[in-house]
Amino acid sequence: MSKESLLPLLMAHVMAHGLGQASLRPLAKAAGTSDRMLIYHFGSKEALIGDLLGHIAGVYAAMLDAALAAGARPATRGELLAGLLAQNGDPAMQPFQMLWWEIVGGAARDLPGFRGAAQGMVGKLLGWLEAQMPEGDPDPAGGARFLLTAIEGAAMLAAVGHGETAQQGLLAGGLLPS
Amino acid sequence: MSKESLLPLLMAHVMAHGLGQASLRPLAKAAGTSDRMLIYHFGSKEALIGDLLGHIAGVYAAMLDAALAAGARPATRGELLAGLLAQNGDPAMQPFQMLWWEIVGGAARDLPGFRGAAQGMVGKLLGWLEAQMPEGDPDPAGGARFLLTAIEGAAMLAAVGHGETAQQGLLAGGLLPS
DNA sequence: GCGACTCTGTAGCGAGTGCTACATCGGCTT
DNA sequence: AAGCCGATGTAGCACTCGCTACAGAGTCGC
Repeated sequence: MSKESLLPLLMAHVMAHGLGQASLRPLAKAAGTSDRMLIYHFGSKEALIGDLLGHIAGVYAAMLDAALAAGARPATRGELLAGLLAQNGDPAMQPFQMLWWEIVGGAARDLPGFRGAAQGMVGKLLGWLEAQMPEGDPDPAGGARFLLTAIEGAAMLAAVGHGETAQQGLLAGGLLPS
Repeated sequence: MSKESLLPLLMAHVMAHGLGQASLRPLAKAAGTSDRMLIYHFGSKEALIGDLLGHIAGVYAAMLDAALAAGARPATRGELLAGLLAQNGDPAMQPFQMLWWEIVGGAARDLPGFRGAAQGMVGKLLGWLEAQMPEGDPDPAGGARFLLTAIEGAAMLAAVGHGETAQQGLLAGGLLPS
């Protein structure tokens, strides 16, 4: 049982139960080890969380890479945005979303490791968005930043039960094809 | 020492130290009582957090009401958005922002009381935005929802250190006066 | 004065926290 | 075979957690 083989199991547990409530003994049980061994491998809980956040960011980056290699570029900004909203709303993404907001909270409070992980994930998403911008878009860099802001706003509103409000806003702003 | 007189002190402590880390004894010390008394007044920690979230939402609503009564309506959507971004970036607002992301995280995980509080606060902000929309705006309701989405997206990006990215996006989207 | 009631301080419970001391086991080199 | 070193189990430490039992203090109506 190496560090690397533990991280996916730890990530699964954290996705299901939350990052804030994660304590060593439940984490260890989920990974099939003991708290003793987690400390042995990672040195401290803080270091474990740091490594775990890095691992999560890596998984997220790999997911985006796979999506980029697989998907066809959408023809308009509206199509791109609609696709992203649909993916964010997918129930399968919900555990990831819950984890994401916890990471944002940690970043806002500048807990060690959180800001870096969050920044990396957003940066990766921004790069992916730039690559996905429609061919011939007049300002792919700015447009990607614009869409990123809109998507994250919509995701936050959806998280607090105002998903429809975001939908209406993006429609009214002309970002979504009606 | 009644429930109502305790809530502002509890809120201050939570703003400074976070909601997730709040435990009864430090909370009680901050409010000048004992954990014993907190349980006596609120019944349980869960109920305390619920009441506290309600109180926070109320304070937020009162802040918006005061701002609405005091301020002059901006002339354009861009001005309105710029003013909001400036206010969100104000260091004095940072404790509130940190608390907000924790509330969003709780709402995403559907912890008791969090979703309701978050929903109420966003609803209040939306109403305030509608009232603040420039006179003669062709679609105040839709425009307010659009601005709300943009603002929240920008706030999230700022929380993870991508504030400049959001700024560039809103500029590229034509939402901010250049 | 006296009982009833609300409020509050002290002490403590059982569970869980991160982490450590110590012993052990197995495979490695020499 | 001897010794060494990384990996792991057991037990436990000092502490915090939410919460409670009990006793007292103050105040009210009677």
